[in-house]
Amino acid sequence: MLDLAILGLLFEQEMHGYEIRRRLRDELGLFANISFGSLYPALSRLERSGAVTVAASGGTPVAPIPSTGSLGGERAGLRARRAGSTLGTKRSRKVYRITDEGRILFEQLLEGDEPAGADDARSFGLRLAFARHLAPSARLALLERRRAQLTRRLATDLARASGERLDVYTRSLVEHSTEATEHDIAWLDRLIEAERLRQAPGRPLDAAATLESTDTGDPGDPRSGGAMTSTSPSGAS
Amino acid sequence: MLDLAILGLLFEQEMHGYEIRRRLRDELGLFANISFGSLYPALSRLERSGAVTVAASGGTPVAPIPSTGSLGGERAGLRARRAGSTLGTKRSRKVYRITDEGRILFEQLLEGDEPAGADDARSFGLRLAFARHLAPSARLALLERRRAQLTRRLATDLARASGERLDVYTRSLVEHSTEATEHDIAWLDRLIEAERLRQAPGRPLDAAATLESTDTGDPGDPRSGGAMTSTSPSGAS
DNA sequence: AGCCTGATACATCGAAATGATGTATCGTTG
DNA sequence: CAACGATACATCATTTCGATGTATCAGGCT
Repeated sequence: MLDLAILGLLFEQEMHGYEIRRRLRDELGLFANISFGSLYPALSRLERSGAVTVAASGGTPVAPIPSTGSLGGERAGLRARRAGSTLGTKRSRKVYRITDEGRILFEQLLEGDEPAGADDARSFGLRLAFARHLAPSARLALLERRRAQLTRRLATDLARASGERLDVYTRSLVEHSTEATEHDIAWLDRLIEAERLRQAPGRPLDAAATLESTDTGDPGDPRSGGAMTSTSPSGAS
Repeated sequence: MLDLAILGLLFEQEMHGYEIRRRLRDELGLFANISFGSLYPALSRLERSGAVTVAASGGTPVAPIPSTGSLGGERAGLRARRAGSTLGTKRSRKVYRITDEGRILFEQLLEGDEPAGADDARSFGLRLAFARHLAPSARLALLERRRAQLTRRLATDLARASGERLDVYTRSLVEHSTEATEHDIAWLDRLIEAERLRQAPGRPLDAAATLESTDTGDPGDPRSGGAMTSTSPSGAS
């Protein structure tokens, strides 16, 4: 999950860890303040697997002395500055760059299913934020998949809620969640519509012709009636 | 987080691990299918700390709970019936019961702040689901706290979004998130209003008199204008 | 009768994420 | 010029997750 986000940012341009964190917060909005304990291990993981490379900056072109205990890595920068030359000492920082292998991985992750596990909303939001890197058909598939997921949730939620006696607060929570899910589905419908138009331009009034333009291997379009009253995990804010 | 949910269920009646999981899924709606890898360690934790005790079953007359049809579980009854004689061997399952200490812990957790960490929505939803166990003033404080939190998010989100050039998809995501947050705030306002009325009954039209009835130590009522257009993590489904 | 599936029930594993804390450098401000 | 906050990397214990493993038993199918 995090890997996808990191690769997505590095896809555009190289940057160092701290800035990745900043962008995740300020730009994507997902991952409000990702922890360093998640970020750095993730970067190490990606480096080990060859998806990114470190082009460490700092005054000196790295080669950073692994020998010593080296708790605070990068004394190198300090040493270089102290050694005299005024060049851009900054503070040594590792600049990460995506590799070709990493680009392939990125597209795999972006297209991949990642079934509705724990926090599906974030996972979908992340993919949508990078949707511009997807092929039109894959983009449409992403939206449809999400829609089906929400519809499914609405259905199971409906199975509960109705019939169970809940106290006032839980009831309200459940109803609000349902509304939120319905709202989400409506939004998705608008996105899907816009996407269809974008992919079939020119003839906005020819209904029959649209059939061949969408080659997407999506299942039989689960667009059926959602219903009301149910519960759902997220969106319960 | 999970501890609170478990204690909340056990507060009502004792039950075994598997049923806790089932109720978390079917009743609360939060924690869609909590993992056993979370549940059992959490139960062990709570037992070690003395918040719950195990009244291990294994055929012995485990408090019947006859009322529920109880789809799952309760082979015990069947088994015992079949064996005619007592001590159904059943399949051993541990029945957890909350202790007095556990009840205190529950109320502490329920009232506690748990700052807007990773997934604030779930945390709030969980507390709301158990809001009936809270004192009226604490209940109101919970709602106000949540409202302030969402308002804050709306504000910081606004700082971005406007001014940044985002691609179509990210833009849409951001706008939808903002709408969702506004929707949530409106919902909270309704809840708060209802709560105020519930706590100050009798004189629904006397405006000046309501001041003294709410002793809540809440801060200066952060009810100010929210705004539009921003991004936020959750709700981006 | 025998077998297989699926639900119930508890347990443990490795991988991941989190929050906290630590170390270090730099720029700004009072 | 010293305190402070932002930048930057790193590691820690704890939690959670997903997967997998072990059992028991009911009910369906052949």
